[in-house]
Amino acid sequence: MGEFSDAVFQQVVRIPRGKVATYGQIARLIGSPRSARYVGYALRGNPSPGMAETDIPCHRVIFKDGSLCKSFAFGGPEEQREMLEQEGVSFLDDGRVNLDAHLWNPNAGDESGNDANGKAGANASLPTAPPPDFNWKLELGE
DNA sequence: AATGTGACCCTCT
DNA sequence: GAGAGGGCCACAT
Repeated sequence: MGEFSDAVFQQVVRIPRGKVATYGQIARLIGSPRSARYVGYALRGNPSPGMAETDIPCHRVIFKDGSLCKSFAFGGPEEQREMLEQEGVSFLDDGRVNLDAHLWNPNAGDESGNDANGKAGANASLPTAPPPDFNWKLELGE
């Protein structure tokens, strides 16, 4: 595996249980905002897919819209949906993931909790609905 | 070695 | 607001 794929796995494993991340998020985290497409390609060859902490929870990686990828390796989007529901991820009537409630915020160590109140002043508070757009862009300085 | 393709996202018409 | 196109990295042929 190349460094790219390795970096992808490094970030994907950090996604806490009950949270989901988008391909774009992972792409930004590894320093290639425009290579979201290849994040999926890297996950395609994931060594240990599964829900365990030691495994790579690629089922937690979804589209920016909240929909699931059509070509999921486990057995289709249905299986992926089952796994996410088991982790407590809620779905909308559209069949899409409720990103407002379960989107992972990599900047705020969610491992301790999903408060994400570490951010001062900004649009941090997410009692029920975090901002649709994150400020990671600003950090990248694009 | 070059070319094509793939679990996507952003920007410009 | 919607459609088209480019971009990016790794791997197989």
